[in-house]
Amino acid sequence: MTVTLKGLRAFNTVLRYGSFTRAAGLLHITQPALTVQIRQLEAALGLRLLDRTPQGAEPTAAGRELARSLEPLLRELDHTVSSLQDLAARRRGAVRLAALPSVASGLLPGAMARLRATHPELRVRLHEAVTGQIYEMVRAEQVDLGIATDLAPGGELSVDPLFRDQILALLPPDHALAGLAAIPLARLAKERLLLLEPDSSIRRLVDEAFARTGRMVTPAQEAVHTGTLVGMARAGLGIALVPSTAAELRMAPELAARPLGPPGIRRMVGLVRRSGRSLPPAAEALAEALRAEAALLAPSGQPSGPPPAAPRRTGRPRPVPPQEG
Amino acid sequence: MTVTLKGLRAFNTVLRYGSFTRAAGLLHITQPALTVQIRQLEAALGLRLLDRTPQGAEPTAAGRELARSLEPLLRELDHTVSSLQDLAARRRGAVRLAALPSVASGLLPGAMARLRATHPELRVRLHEAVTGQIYEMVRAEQVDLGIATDLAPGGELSVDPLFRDQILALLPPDHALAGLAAIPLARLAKERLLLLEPDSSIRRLVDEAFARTGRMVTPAQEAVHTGTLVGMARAGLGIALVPSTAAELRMAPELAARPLGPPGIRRMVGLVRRSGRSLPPAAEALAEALRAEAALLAPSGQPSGPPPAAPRRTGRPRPVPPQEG
DNA sequence: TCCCCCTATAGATATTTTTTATGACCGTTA
DNA sequence: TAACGGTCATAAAAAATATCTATAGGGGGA
Repeated sequence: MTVTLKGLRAFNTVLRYGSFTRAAGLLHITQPALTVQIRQLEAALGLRLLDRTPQGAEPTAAGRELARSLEPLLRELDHTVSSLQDLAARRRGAVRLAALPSVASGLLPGAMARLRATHPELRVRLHEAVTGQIYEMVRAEQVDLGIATDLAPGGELSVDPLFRDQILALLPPDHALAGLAAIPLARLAKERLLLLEPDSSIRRLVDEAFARTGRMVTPAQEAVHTGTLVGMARAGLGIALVPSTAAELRMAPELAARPLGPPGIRRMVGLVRRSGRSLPPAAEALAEALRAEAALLAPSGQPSGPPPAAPRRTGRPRPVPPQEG
Repeated sequence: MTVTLKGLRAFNTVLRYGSFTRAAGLLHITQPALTVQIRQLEAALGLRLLDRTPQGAEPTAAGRELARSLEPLLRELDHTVSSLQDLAARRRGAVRLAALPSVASGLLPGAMARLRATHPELRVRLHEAVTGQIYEMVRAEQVDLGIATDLAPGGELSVDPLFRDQILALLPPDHALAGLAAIPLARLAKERLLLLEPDSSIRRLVDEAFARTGRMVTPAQEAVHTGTLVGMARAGLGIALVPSTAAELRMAPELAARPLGPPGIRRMVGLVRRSGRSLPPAAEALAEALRAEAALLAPSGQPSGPPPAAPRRTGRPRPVPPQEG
């Protein structure tokens, strides 16, 4: 004989309604079943909790004592349960997210709008960082989820692909290279280059690509933020190499954006998570929103899209070229 | 799918030991049974609580949140249960008792000694009162148990017989009536009588007995306490009529104690309780002790004992005569 | 590669719970 | 006073549930 939650709830109900029969109705069981449950609870405690009378049931002193402790206990348990169910239903919760700056400005806002539409109560706590830091934050459980370049970290981490990104060169429309649909690395090497700092994964990809052509890169200028590079490019300080999904590209509609290569410089951006660990429901919801948003960018899987439109010598706004060339 | 105490305890155990297998051992079930229980709890909440790894199990964020609320809840529930079990085992509890003064001085002390021997933690809160008040206190639940004359109150109250009592006349050994083994009421009517106040059930019995012989009683003196009557009798103020079980009789070993009648004046003293209601365990224990003590007074049921020993004209202490003549 | 540690699954078996049907008791009403 | 409508208790059958045994599958360390 052991104390069960069902038994305690049954007792509480009988106590409140003063009758086995009525309580049984409310509990959606028959009166004999309830009688048995109460008997088992009494046996477990070794005490008579209710005195049965022809008019119903009323608590003994022990029953009243139990009820006094029990009611707050049940209330608190129910609160705990429903609070967890809120978590499960995404009515509550915060996602701790670490994301690349390019994603934070590009893909993320749309995903967050999507998330707000479906789960208005969820909050996102965003940390902008570079890929290595993102990996580390996910590993250390400082965040629930990361969005970073897929470097196949293995071990504790796994990366689910989200979208492909390519590096674009941002240059004045009247620049000699702007006439090309894609700019070979060899031609770029002689130009004044505006690059991100060496700890970003974009910069690493650029360095590696140049290394493969046997060249060292010596940037004319480095910056931490893509926006800074774009601003410098607009000021005519050189050619900026920036990820195609960065929203900062829209800051410079008057500049020409050209893919590199062939071969181009591409990377896979994905969701970084602890492998074998489940995501909190809120993080799961954000991940879904991110995947949905990413699907809009590259609707048909991993397409080999067309090269950018030929540059027109106008200052009119131009759509950002598709991400996948 | 519903949240059960078993499931919550299972979860708590897995969390503490970080392994389904080890937790299952501690819970005395097999690992598959535990797996099923945890799965059901997770289904009830709609949440994954534990991430299963090849090294064991560790909590998700939701699991940690549950554990935080759960542990104090389980602790408090266990405390409540064991506290009630203490009550059941008579390791805790107080009896609220209302008793006649004659019982309080006569039968009760022995019963309380008995109670202390078997259940040293129990306390008795004693209220001395006359029968009518005792009935009223039991009815109003001011006390758990009463000891009073059985007047067959019916209704909400029931009286379990405890012992039979008779009225004794207490008189100087050299008094003319002391030579009789039993004193007829008719002879008493001419004496100076020392009686309890009219609200006592003893007095009522005496009045009724005299009424049946066609006489009115006019006491020489009335008192609230038996001890007072005994003192007056010792001082030669008259003949005291007192219940045979009152310990105050021992105050006057030099006086002769004689039954009345025939017919004698008898009453049944019993345990008064609310009918159909169970006694608290502590009260049950006291009731047992009282019954055991009463059995000592009248070992063989309701015997018709011998008349009191013929009075001897000495001042030596004499045992109180048996209650049932 | 093997072995040992994890957990999950499936089917058979126990166990427990619930229902149905009935009885006994009390107070009220006709 | 007999019948009725309410109470809870009981017992046997049926249903639901929990548990065990046996086995599978995965990962880490020797």
